[in-house]
Amino acid sequence: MDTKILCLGALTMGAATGYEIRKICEEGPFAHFHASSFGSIYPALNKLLEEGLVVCTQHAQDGRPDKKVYALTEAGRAVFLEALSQPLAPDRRRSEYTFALFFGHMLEPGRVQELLDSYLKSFHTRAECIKGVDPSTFPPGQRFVFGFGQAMYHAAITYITSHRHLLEKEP
Amino acid sequence: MDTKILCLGALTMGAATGYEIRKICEEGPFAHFHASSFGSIYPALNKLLEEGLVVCTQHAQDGRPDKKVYALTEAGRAVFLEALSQPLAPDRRRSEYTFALFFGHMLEPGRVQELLDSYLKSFHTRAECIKGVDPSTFPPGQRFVFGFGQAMYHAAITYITSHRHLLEKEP
DNA sequence: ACCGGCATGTAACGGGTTACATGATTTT
DNA sequence: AAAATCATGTAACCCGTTACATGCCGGT
Repeated sequence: MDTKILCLGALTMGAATGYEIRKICEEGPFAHFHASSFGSIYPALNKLLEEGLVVCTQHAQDGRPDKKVYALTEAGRAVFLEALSQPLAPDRRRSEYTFALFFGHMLEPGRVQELLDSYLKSFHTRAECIKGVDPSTFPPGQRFVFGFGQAMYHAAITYITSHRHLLEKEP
Repeated sequence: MDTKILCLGALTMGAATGYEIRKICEEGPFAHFHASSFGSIYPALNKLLEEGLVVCTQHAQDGRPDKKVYALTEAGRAVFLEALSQPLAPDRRRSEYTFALFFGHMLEPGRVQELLDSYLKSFHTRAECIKGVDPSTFPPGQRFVFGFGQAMYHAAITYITSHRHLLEKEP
């Protein structure tokens, strides 16, 4: 499940530019489960174009590079659906925060608090980010996933708040 | 926070072979937040050895490669603690399941059920895996992290179980 | 005046996974 | 008899991030 499939997925929601797809991946919904950046998105779109899985209409703009709006072709949609019917890789998570907290007893108390505070803040930020969307306009899959993300962030906040004392010994 | 730091962290819990470190990373505690495999662990250990951050005592075995037991040096411990005091990267998650479910309305109902079932199963398996450890023997950081993992897996199971109907329309 | 947003793309670099290579012993 | 476990390591490959390159427009 690489960046190409990611782009095809983004395009099922409507035509978009590479710039817009990057926003979906870095700030929008995909940020929560499949982040991706410029360096991989632009090349992926060009490859998809070569393969005929997307088409591109160019819109001239003054003073800026042409805006290239990509849209899914029938072949592209087929490839996307095919990819979703393949066996899926298990979830992968990489958390430097969890890693550091695992060794909390070796750190200075101030550092532990710092970590807990900024970790909590990151979950709050992400939860906020989801709250901003109006769920009624989305298909059920997307509603399910947004709710899932929110549930996870909530659970993290609740756990950290109620168990941080395990790591913080007061003086 | 690369594989080298990961290995140093593993070695703070006691001397170990590359093989044992891999187990910690693929089946043990680190699997939940920082998986890593042979191909990165062995080279990392060799680099650490060159840099004097670990030492290695070789134990001859018959019929097998020598067992190389690595242990942390003072310098290694210092580098590890230094790494934990650096700014940490935000959590990164990659979930093909979530991605696929996001497009649930485009999939066959059977496939959606399949996905939900195996996703649930994966969380159950992971939660089980944590339950197997006796928390009383661990330092607070590790207890905190185990509890955190369990809380997250629980939250996932609860959410999916109670919201899967959003994606499953009965006939 | 300066910063952030729009808009595209390339190149270098780093990092990790996968597969390959070897082989005995224990469990099923 | 086959498969899993112990035990190490290398090499090729894939992929993605980061930095670089360019440049205008609108807001502060």
